[in-house]
Amino acid sequence: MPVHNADIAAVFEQIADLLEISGDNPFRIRAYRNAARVIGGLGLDVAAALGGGRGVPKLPGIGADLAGKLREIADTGSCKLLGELQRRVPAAITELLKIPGLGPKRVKQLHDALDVATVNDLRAAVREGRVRKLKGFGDKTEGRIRQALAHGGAGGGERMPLAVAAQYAESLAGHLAKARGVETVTVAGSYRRMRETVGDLDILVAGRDGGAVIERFCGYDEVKEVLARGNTRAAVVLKSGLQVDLRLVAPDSYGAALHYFTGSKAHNIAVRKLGQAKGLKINEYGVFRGAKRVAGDTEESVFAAVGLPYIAPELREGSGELDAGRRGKLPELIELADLKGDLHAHTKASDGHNSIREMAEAARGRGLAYLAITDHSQRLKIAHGLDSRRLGAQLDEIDRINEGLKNFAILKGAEVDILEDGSLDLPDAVLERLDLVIGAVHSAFALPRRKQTDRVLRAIDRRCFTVLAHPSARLIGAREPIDLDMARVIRAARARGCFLELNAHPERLDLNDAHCRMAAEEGVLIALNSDAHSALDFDNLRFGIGQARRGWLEAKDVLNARTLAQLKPLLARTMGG
DNA sequence: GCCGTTTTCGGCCCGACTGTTTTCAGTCG
Repeated sequence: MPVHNADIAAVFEQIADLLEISGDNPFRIRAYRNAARVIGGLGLDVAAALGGGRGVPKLPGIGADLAGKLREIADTGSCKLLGELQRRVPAAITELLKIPGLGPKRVKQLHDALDVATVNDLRAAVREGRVRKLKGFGDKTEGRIRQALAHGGAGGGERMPLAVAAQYAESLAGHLAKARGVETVTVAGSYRRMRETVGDLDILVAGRDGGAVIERFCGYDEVKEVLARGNTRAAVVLKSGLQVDLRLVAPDSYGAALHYFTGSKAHNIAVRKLGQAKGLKINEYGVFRGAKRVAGDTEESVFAAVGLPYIAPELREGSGELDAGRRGKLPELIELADLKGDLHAHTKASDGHNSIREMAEAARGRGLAYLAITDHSQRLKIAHGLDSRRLGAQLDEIDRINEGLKNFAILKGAEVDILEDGSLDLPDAVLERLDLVIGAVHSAFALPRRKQTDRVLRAIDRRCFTVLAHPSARLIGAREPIDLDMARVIRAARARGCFLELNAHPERLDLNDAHCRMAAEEGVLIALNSDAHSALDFDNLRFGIGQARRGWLEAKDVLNARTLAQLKPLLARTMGG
């Protein structure tokens, strides 16, 4: 069984949980959690990188000891420390940490005093009224646990796709903006960092009448339950199940608060450490030297206080952005307005909802100058995929429509299935008539790594191949990514002069951020495409831009940030057979 | 367990809210 970054991260997380319940040194626990985050967010496949007997690459927060454990997990899939901890503490007990209100101390107490080791044990203890008798527990705490258990065991914890959360966030922010004394409302947190999913919403309000804002927040129509309610903070659960935290600050603390609540945790800790080294204390109210407030009106002032330029929210993950900032090496991130065209869209010929002309006009309405029509190929029966004859007819139609278009070009393409053996789902004769061939995996998702990678590489090898669409084939929250050696795919793409897609559909956002960064570092251009199935879907490009920025992409890294004139020679290498 | 433009040892981010407390621990973000 190959060991991937996610497996290694899971072992480190498990160790951290068990150490925490054992009451171990909190900083040691933090080191394991930090390592899990670093490994989990890494583009490079660690186990594969160690394969050739090479040393563990130097990673932030991973010293000699953790590097040793990294190698051990890569080799064996687990590590001795985890085994020892599991003999001391029942492994299932970490499930209890997911219950809101239960942390390591209380879980340990439940275990030591009541012999509770599983969610079912806890259920029984609650039913028999034993929990409320424990020191430090009470009727309310037991009631909260009972309620959490009734709501389907451990924690709600499901993350929501960014695009879904955006609908709740934008209407709630609009609602709050109407409260008395409000100056600014910003949705901060992972939402502002444009993470592909969010666990909750953090809304920051700058204003002068806290009571009115908290009142309006807790009284919002969509609120199902108020979890906490103070003078400067409140938390609710919406009917959709989404948790929303509200924070209130005075307008002159707005910059410091916005920085603080945008996070991530790792980024904040790193910034505060920098501040500490300069004798500064940084919190959500400002930057302080002793009792004197020296910055905090704006985010820029907070960064400046610790000697950094402004760092865009999408970069604030504690993955090298502080270092890059200090050295003046921050990327000039791509923006929506940089896109000149879109290279992946469907029409009602396959599974889209609009005609070629309607799609082109919608794209032009967004300020784009070109659009590739890329309907599905014949194998995808469910999507009414096109065979050679139907595709040929579509190409003739595109020629006719193009003749009547001013300042806009429709490119001829197809989203061709990469079959299980790596061959393409349409014959060369018709593919050679296209401006670009987008290849995609839509079947045999479960192939083992070697076979899956060879399959994709074989497709990329074809001269006519242009763009690898949604390379991991994942659907966020619904389908795991295929097991692909992305480093090999990226190297092959570079060698063949073809491109990888960042599919902007909110369920895909594929490539992910780490792989975008990896591709750009290797010099492989990214095609940032909507995969629009209707004229409305071009709206999704903004989520793709968010992901691209998280992947440190600049306009120069993106294929369709080029004008049509610049694009054509890049496609020509693969065009026309 | 990590790390070093004060440090190879002694630090390690900071504050709000809740519940069970007579002054604070635990949890959360």
